[in-house]
This record gives sequence, C-alpha cells and structure tokens, in this order.
Amino acid sequence: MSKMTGGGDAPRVPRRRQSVFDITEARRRGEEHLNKGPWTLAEDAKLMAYVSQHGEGNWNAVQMHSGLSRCGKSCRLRWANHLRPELKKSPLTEEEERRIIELHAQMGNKWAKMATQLPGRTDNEIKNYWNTRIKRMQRAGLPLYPSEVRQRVRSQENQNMGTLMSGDSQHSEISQDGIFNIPQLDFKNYDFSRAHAFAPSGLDIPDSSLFQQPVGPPYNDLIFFGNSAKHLRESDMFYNRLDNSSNYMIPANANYPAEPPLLSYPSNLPLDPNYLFCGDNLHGSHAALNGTFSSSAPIPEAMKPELPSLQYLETQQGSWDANASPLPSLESADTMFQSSPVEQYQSFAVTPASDGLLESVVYDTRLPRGSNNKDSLWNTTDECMVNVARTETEWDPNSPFGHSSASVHTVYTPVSISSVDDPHHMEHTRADHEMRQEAISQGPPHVGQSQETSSPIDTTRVHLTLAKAKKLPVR
DNA sequence: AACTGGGACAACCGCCGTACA
DNA sequence: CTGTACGGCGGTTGTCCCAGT
Repeated sequence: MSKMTGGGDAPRVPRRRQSVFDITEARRRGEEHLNKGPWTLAEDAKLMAYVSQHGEGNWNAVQMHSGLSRCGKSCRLRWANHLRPELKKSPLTEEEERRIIELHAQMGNKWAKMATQLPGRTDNEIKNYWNTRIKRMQRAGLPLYPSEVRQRVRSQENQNMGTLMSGDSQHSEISQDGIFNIPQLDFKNYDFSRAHAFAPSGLDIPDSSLFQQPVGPPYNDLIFFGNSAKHLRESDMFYNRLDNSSNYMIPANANYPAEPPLLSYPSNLPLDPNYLFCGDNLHGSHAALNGTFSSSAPIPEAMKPELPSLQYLETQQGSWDANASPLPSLESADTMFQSSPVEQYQSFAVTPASDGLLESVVYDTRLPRGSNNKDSLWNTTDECMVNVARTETEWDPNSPFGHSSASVHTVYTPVSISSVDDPHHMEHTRADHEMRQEAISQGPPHVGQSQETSSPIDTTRVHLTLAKAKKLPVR
C-alpha cells in the first residue's frame, strides 16, 4: 500500500503529544484529573486488567476500579481500537482494501458498519485508510472508485431510477434504511497496486452515456482534481484526455488556451448534486452541459464535502420524468442565472461530465480572457457564475453516488416538498441569500441583472432525500 | 544536513441515540 | 415526560516517520 504500512508489525511507541494538556495542566486549571494524549504501556496494562476482570462496558467505572486517569470514552476507544485481542495488527491486505472500497460504495462513511464486515479491523483504521485514499486520489486527479465500480453503479442506478419512476416500490432497491442497495461489486480484477491504471478510465465514458440518460445517475464518476496545477499535470493521461475529449471537461465551444486549463478541486468545495441532474430546468445541468466551468471564487460558507452512499436527491420530480429532455437546450449564459435569488450562488462548479454521473467535478478553472464567443460563459468571464440549485449542500466527492445519508440529512435543508415561497423556507434561506447576494453582486453585470428574474420552476426544488426519516433535521 | 510534503496513525471532540431513573 | 449518563459514531486534528529535494 504505502510506504508506511510496511512497518505495521512494529507498533509505534506512543509518545506524548506536545499539544495536549497534561495532568498538571488540568490540575492547574482546576479541571478533573484525567489524563489525555497517547496511552502508556502502564495504562494499557491497567485497562486490560480491568477488562479481563470486569468485561467490556461500563467504561466510566474504569477510572474508579483501575485507577486509570482516563475518561470512559478514552478507555473504550483505546480498548476498541488497540487492545482488543481480536484486532489485526498487520497492514491492510489488498483484499481488505478492495473490501473497504466496495463497502464504501455501498454504505458511504459508515465506518462502524464497515468494520463489522472486516473482522479484526476497526472503524478508525478504515476511516484513516479511506481518508488517506481520498487525499491521494485527489492529489493525483484520479477517481476514487475503479471504473468497474462506477459502471456497475451506473447501471444499477439506471435500474433504480427506472423503478422509482415507475413507482414500483415493490421492486425497489430501497432498503429500510432508505438507502439504495446495490449489488456486490466485483473488484476481483482490479489491481489496487496500480491505481494509475484506472486514471484514464475515470474519464473514459462513452459519449453516448453523457447525455442520454433521462436522469443522470448522480455521481458515478468521481474524479478528483488536484489542488494544484502541479498535481494535475502529474497526470499526463488525464491531461491528454482533457485535451482530446471536448465532450468531457471542456466545453465544445471553448477556446483553448495554449495549454490546457488548470483545474483544481478545492477540498472544501460544496457541490450540488441537483446540479448534476439533467432536468430541463436545472440550471446546473445547463452549466454542466454547456461545459461551463466554475470559478474559484470563495465560497460564502465553509462547507465540506462529505461522503456518501447511494442516495438520491430529488431536485424536481419532473426531472425524473421520462419525458424530460435529457439534453437541456443550449441557452445563453444569462439563462443560467435566472433562478430565484435564493438559490443563486456564486459558483464553482460544474460538472464536466454531464453524463449525469458526475462526480466529475471540477472547479477553479483558469480560463483565457477575452474570448470571442459570447455565448460561452467560459468566454465571457473567467469567474464563471453558475447557478447552483442548492440551499445548503455538502457534496460527497467520495462516493460514486454522491451523498451519504448523513450528508443528506445534514446538508439539505428540509425544504422538501415545500416551495421557497413557503415563508419558513424563505426565513431559513434569508441569511444564505444575503450572503450569496453579496457574493453574486461581485459577479459579472449580466449575472446580477438576471438575478432579478425568477423562474417559477426554480422555486419548487424538492429535496427528496431517502435518508432515514429520523435523521432528517428538524429546523 | 536541512527542509518539506505526504502517509499513517492515534486520539480527541462533538453530536446523537438509547437506556434508565 | 424529562433529564441525565453512557456509549457509539463520524469528523477532525496532531504527531511521527519517511522519502524526496
């Protein structure tokens, strides 16, 4: 796997963190005498002795019975992650790595659940592995999931969508959790030791798949773009693909600079899945299909991409309609901004891929100024404004599907089923709106102008999340 | 040799659900 | 029904080690 895993056999000797306050500090501050930071061998011994005598659980009693100066939480964590005898201390095997990816594709950031499928492995271990993987892939501009996974997911999503649209809940893949179940993914043929092998495949989507899906399976092709040009350039294959495939990342009418545009994907970039759907009235889809890239403008709110499992956000019921045009008409750039101000957003975003799958997402493009083509946002501004249909969004760049139940429930405001005309909704979004207006006001003139026009359809954005109802926030 | 960046890992924090008084 | 304690979970941060420059 990586350079560090080789030494996994020799557990690192815990060292005291310099930043954690120690016992004396705690005393000085009059706080309870509870140790923090790395565990010592003596502490481990005490904890193990306690557990062997009293069993697991009742962790808050550990301090009392064993004399450990650790809070119950800390004890539980230490036991669960390090001292349990059944834990594997060896580095993750390739098979385990496969399994993790597979599981993540199925359940998103459900580390604990994933851990139950990987005997001897802890949620923390899996989480760390995944987070490292994300960074690595992002840096290299590679998709998180092997092409096999994406393809399978895509086909599965098509099936799911078909089922959804037909209203045949009996055959739906939706589980009781409100999450789509997808079949086991076969990683047998995937060579994890050669991650670059699938770099091109991440972009290797048949043209036919780009626009012919009535409803874009949200996010199958998750591609990370490094934060820096340096990183992006490291991926020659990716670059070549960029150059050669106008259907992809580059708008057909874009004027290319002498060198390919530099793309990056801010790690905190919020992306709106809505954006990715190919409904007629989804502005985002316009942008996507127009190949419009977004700017690297600062995002008004700090948002983090979260990770996913298979969930569908319904942006518009209509967009799921089979009659919905899979290919939004090409419109002028101005059209892209004609949505309710509430949902105007200075953008970032666009999805290259409009295969509807789109995780292929990218941002922070640097475009040539002074282009000739006025119809192209690319050419009218290098700080492209894209209407992002969102209220609050967290985008999950890690999943082939987009949002996890967690992300869905934490991210999407429950405007569900209500329109923005709803007073409550308006109230909720006012703050956002103000911030966004401020940001938008800095945009190109034509953008601000178009804000005044509100498209009715935009005001009825339904976020139908399939997350557990109990998870939905009550606001 | 020093510096830097990335990876691995450990641990903490905050939130949430559940059990129980 | 309510408040509290506890445990679980996911996100984040801090530290160390190693390799490359």
